Amino acid sequence: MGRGKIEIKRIENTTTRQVTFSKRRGGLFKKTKELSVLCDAQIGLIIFSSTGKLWDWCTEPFRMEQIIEKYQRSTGARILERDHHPRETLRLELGIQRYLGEDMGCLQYEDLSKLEQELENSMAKVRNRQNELLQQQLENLRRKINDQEQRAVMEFEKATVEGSKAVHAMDHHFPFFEEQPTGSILQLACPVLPHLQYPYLQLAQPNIQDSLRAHNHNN
Amino acid sequence: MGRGKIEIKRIENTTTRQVTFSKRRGGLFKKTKELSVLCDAQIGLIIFSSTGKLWDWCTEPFRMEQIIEKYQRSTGARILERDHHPRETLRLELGIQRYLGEDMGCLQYEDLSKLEQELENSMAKVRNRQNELLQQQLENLRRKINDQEQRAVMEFEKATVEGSKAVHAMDHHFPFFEEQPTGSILQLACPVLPHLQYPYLQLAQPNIQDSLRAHNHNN
DNA sequence: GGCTATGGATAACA
DNA sequence: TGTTATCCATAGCC
Repeated sequence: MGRGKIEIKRIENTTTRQVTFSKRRGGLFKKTKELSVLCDAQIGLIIFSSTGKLWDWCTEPFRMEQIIEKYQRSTGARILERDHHPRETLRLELGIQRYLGEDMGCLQYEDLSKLEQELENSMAKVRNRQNELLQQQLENLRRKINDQEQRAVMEFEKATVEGSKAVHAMDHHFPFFEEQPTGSILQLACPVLPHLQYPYLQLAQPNIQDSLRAHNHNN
Repeated sequence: MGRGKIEIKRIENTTTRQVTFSKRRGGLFKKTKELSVLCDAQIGLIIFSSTGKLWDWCTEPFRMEQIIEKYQRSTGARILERDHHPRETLRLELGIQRYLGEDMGCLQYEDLSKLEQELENSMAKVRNRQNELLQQQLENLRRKINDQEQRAVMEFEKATVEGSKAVHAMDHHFPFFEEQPTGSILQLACPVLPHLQYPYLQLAQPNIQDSLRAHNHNN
């Protein structure tokens, strides 16, 4: 190595140790990545310097957590959780609580605005998805009716002697979508959409709401 | 390297790959140990071969679990426990996902309606809470101004000989809330309320929306 | 961080 | 697994 071989023991000179750490760390990461790619291996490497600074790498597209979990499964090692189960569960449950509009006592006005925005985004997504589903059902039904019409026309033509005149009459038996485009679909599949049934925003104090609206318009 | 450099990409020939894995793994462990000793670093290395076999090493006298726990503390990484925990956590995380309007592909129309209703309820609660906060701030400010007025009156009475006449005049110096009841509060603490700035519900297909509204009114 | 001489890692072959 | 010709990581120095 370099200008002569060195003995493998702790380097006492701090500067030299830090330089060597920097260089060899780079080399080690390079070798690690090469091994991972060349041999299709899944690798996780964790390095704490003597000062406690962390350097880590793991095979993409995995995350270190996944490597560690796999390690646990392979060895049966038990990792102590940073916060143990109850707390973690609590955290997630509180997360849900947020979206249920519960336990808001500790939130500032800004937090509430952010939360409100999130709920609004979520609601928009949900409604878009509802719309997509409606569209699909509409399309399906339209195709179905079209097929039926086609079939009826064919049957009619087959059953009558004066074909051309009869078909003309049929045109007036299937104006279904032109007159009531969505009625039948709604009866098929759609519950009432609640957000169309009542005025959307009912703040508790209309006067405040009005003041705010006025304020916004003045801004 | 060896008899010529090689491109760093997966070695397709199985035998060659295994040989290379064996040799380079050894080399990597050696380098890892050297770095650990030379630079007094605490290192954990986990390698899964492409066949899933585990190879690991960590700085003595530590055990891998300790390195991993330290890693958790450093990064805040969340390692799932081997057994009961994962499912529970997943369930909760999915629960949150619902309220973020993500991953709705598997939901039926009825599910979406229910979710929408929940979001709507949550939003109402959030907005009520916002209002409560506004009310409180308003109340606080009102009290503050009132105190100031009281103090001013007292000072004024103290400073003048003809007390009664002066107090009467003061009445017209604090008509603050009667004229602009909320303006000052908004400047103090309130971001703009987004839901008052744009029409609330913007469905992607207005025509469908209209059909639905018509339908609801007919019901 | 860059340079350079040198020992070491290792790809190909056996 | 062992050997060997190459290429490279890197120690010491700037």
